[in-house]
Amino acid sequence: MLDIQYIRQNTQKVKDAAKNKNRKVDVDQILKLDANRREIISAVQKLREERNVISNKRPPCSDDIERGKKIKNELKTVEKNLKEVEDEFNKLMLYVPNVPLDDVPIGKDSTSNVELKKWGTPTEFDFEPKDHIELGTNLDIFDLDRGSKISGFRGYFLKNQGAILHMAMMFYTMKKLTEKGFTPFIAPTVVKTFTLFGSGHFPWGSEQDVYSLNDEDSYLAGTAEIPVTAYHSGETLNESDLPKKYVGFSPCYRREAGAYGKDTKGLYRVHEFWKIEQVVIGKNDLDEAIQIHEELQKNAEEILQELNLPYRQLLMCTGEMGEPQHKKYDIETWMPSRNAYGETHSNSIMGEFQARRLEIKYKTKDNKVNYCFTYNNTAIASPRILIAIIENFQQKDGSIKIPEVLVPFTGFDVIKK
RNA sequence: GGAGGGUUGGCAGAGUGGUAAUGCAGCGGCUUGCUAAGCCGUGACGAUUAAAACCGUCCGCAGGUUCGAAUCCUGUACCCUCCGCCA
Repeated sequence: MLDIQYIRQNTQKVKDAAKNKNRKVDVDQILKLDANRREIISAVQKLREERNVISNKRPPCSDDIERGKKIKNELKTVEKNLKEVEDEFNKLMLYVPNVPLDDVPIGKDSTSNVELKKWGTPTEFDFEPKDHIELGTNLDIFDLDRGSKISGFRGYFLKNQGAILHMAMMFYTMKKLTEKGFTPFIAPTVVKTFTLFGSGHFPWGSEQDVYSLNDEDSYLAGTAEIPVTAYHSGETLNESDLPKKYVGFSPCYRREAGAYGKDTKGLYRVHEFWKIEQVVIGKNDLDEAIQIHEELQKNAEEILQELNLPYRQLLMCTGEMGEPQHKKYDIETWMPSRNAYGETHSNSIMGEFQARRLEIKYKTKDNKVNYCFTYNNTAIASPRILIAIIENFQQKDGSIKIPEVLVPFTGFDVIKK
């Protein structure tokens, strides 16, 4: 959510932001409703003031009671009118996307993303490499056929050392970030609707991507960003306690409704996976925002470097950004079977966009109240990251070498038949 | 699943139809020659504004009754206690 005052003062910027993010927003209509809304508010306030004056005279005389009855009726009409205008206004406000920072490249699609960095080099093999499906199936570390038999399209079982490797990844990552001062969370994934509006996943027509439970107000979260960011919703924090650095583990559920026919094979795009997410709640400060964003980036890269996986860092263009984001980096990790880098991490500055929707505020040192900034970045998401591990570390004999840092957690250093 | 109790500012806690007590904490100021204390001020949001004051709203949330609602009525969310079931 943007500040209506900001929209009034930076109308063109907001219009450009929507256009560059490929969104249609009628900003002029919002401003019209806003003017209308404020006019009605004044009228309502005047009537209420008069009512208060009368009702504070005690006991009321019969003239007062008559006038009171009239005010009551007038208020009923005007307040109804106000509610209609405000409902419409609030609805439109939910569709205004956040404004990209100045260094974000403008562009419609992935061709406008900027590659900022490459680490490592794409793995070269002196034999014909296999894809993770063949490798994993041969080693019996996951089972896709029975996965879809039981769970449906995109279903899978992780099995044997595959299951252990997955858990090892998770625990290694959780431990690493906790040692960096992040507070570890295991977050709920059954969440109320307000959290999805709060994080900015709703509206925009994205409701179809989220699993809805029969219970009307419950959804399955697609990322721990949703519950963990909402953790402090409705609260006023102290500046001295900021930034709050959280690392949340959770299962993630995604309908992938818009992705039929895309990445249909293997473990790349699945309905149900596990992710460890870095979430930071900081103060309202753009300089600090850049610094925290880079820090979250460094944490993710460190993990990939310790796993020895080749990756690249992208600065995402406006058209590839989500609505709530000021600025976004993606990390793509080398996946030999795709002969390309595949997205494994996503790192965003949300500014006060989510905090406004979730009412996360803080008291500054001079006792003023301000909205927080929020951030999130993947730490690790599995099983997608397993594709990179399995394919990059495959050996000629079809076995898979386990990255050294994971061995203390797996208890084995190679997966073979 | 059933029964009962509760939700008031950062925290504690009064208030059963007529302007929401009080205490503690935090912040700001004043005062004082004795381990420190005392005194004064200070809620959030909105509208207006150059900024403010005045004003309006806020007693979990949403409606309703009333000239007037924290208080009465209806619905609903969450918390607590007990019973039942249960990994």
